[in-house]
Amino acid sequence: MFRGRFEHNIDSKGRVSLPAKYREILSTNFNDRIVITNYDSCLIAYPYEEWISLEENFRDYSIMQSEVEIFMHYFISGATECSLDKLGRILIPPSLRKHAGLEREIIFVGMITRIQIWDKGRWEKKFQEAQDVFDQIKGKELLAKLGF
Amino acid sequence: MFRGRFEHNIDSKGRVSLPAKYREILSTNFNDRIVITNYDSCLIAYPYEEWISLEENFRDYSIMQSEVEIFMHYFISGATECSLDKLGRILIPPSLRKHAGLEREIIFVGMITRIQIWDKGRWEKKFQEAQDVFDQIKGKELLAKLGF
DNA sequence: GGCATAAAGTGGGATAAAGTGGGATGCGGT
DNA sequence: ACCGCATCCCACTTTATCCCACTTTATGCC
Repeated sequence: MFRGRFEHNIDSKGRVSLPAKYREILSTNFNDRIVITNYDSCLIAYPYEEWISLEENFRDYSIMQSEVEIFMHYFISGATECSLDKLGRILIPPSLRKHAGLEREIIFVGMITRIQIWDKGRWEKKFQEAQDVFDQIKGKELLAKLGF
Repeated sequence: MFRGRFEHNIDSKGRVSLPAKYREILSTNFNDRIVITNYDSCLIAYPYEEWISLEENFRDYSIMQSEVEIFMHYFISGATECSLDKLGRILIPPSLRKHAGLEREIIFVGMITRIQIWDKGRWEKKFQEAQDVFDQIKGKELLAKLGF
């Protein structure tokens, strides 16, 4: 599954190559298709099949339920299938690029079942925060539960 | 199904091209016909067949039930079939355009089984609200139910 | 270690597709 | 007939996709 971080560059046409390790996972376990959407101050990429199963959960809800509508507005409205070109690059649509503040240097972050995509600057801040918080919760229950 | 958001422009004749991705879904899964009606401060577009099945739900209700009448006045009365021209554009009738405040820059918002159509300014406000709400409900039940 | 080879990532030109704009045509209503 | 409006058709601009070449990094072998 997805792990590790990789720093890549977006070129002038908005393309960026997906890390080879992720590509391999996508082609062996999934169907080489990914869906990307906005999340917090970064983006999340799902293997297509995983995304579809999330989407299925929404079919049965009426958008008249405002919570569901809000959720759709946030999550579904961003979701875009980004196909890989022959060299394994994806094209991230402008609206998503803008949302996550992606300019040139971006970081792919493996999150087991999905991939986060960060602007390098934002990521470094986030990582620092994570480290600070981690120092505080070291030795706490949750970590033990997770096997650490 | 419909997902992702797309920014397009209405031209001087009131035409706007439907996003290619939506068009593809319409032509493979449906019959290239859509029905648009007013909803809140935006518009909703349904594949023709989907709309018909909604309409069916009303057949058995008497308009003597005032809630049903209200609903019809609001929802059904706005509904207009908008045909695509050869280049995949639709013509949104003036009354609907006015309802949703559509001037020039509009946003198509995929909502799985239907499409919302927003004025850009209104959408940005709505999206911001959605993001704020989302930040608050992170980790809550609903999200877990929906598979996040 | 250092060289050869392969793989991964980057960049740019050519082509195709999508979106935009406007003139010409045809139809209905007055 | 005339006006308004929708439709059709064509042209242009922008964006996405494909294809090939180059640079850099990783891998294997002596």
